[in-house]
Amino acid sequence: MASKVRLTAKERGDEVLRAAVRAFSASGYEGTKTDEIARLAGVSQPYVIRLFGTKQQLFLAAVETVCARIEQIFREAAAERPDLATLGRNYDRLLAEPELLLVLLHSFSASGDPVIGDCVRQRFGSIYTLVRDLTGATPEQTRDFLSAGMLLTCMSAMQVIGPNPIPIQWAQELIQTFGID
Amino acid sequence: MASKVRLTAKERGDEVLRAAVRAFSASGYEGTKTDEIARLAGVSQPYVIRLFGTKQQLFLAAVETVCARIEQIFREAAAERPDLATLGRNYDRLLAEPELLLVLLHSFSASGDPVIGDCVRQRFGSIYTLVRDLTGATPEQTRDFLSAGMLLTCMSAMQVIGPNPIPIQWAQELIQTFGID
DNA sequence: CCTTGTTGTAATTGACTGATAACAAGCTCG
DNA sequence: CGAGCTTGTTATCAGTCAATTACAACAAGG
Repeated sequence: MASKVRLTAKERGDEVLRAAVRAFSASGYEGTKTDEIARLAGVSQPYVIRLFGTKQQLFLAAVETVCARIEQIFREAAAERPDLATLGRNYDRLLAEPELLLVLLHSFSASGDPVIGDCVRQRFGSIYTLVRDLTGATPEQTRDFLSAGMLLTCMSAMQVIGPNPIPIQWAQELIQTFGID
Repeated sequence: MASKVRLTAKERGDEVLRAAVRAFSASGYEGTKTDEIARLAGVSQPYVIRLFGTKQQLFLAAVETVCARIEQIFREAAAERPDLATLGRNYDRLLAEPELLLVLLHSFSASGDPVIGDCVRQRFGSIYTLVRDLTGATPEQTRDFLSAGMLLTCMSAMQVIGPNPIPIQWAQELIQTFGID
């Protein structure tokens, strides 16, 4: 059994973090129980807490890794060709990892908490600046790019896009405007 | 004292609903306690539950009224002039009632719950269809309009726009692209 | 081998929270 | 007035959940 294997705190921490991203993407900050994260990671609930201190710090770590991954995808796309059209064509890579956009959305929702809000403003600003600088786009163009991303993010949360989308008329009409998805 | 006044269940229900919209807009579905809603409405917590059955039904009612209000604002704008530019100029009326966009965002986050998800998909589709039909815009144009709205919604949640915005470089750059706000 | 640090769990706790039940206070109409 | 319906509260419960404590298993180095 894998649960019998002893790992270093760093390795186990990474596994717990991955489980946390999955759990938070499904249920949000308040809605996710540390118990559920522990179950997904195959460890006990108190150990999750000891590895990260508090549930809040674990959420912050999840937001950090998710935003870092989003930036990584944009960087790779820009390496292919540094313009917004190319980055846009790579939106399907974000949709292929639905946890990314979902954790992002839940982080917006949790921004009422001052500590989380500070982190989220920082990270989202970092994504905005990265996109603008990678492509040399104007603020207006970057805004339109991110706007489309936010609509896709909300549609992901509504489960009308992504894996196993719930079919509904208006969503299918919208999806078609994005081209083949 | 106002709390001594007896109202009909309908009137008191409306007051509780208004309190619920405020509370849910600040803390989201899971994060808001029925106790807090009761405090805001000036009634006891059990009475809140009895008026709406469950916290979930109260949240659904809040989503319904918020979406109805958003549609009302769009209808009034379209009466002025039925095109997307005019509706866009009325986005500041949405930002003037930050609860609207915030409850909407929290409703996306809570869409993991099947019952809430059904309601949210229905209501958001209704808004999409309304905007498209009021203006005669194409799906592409309507998508771009709603995309901008979703970015504004996320920025509202991050508290970088709306009343008492937290000043931060990237947000101010983005806000300027929207014109005077 | 045994001591020390690290990985991990079981047991528990104390605070919280949505919901229920029982009861009280008004209003209305015959 | 007083019976019955509506409005509203107090008291309380049963369940949940993040966090703490104490302890166990194991590895590494002297």
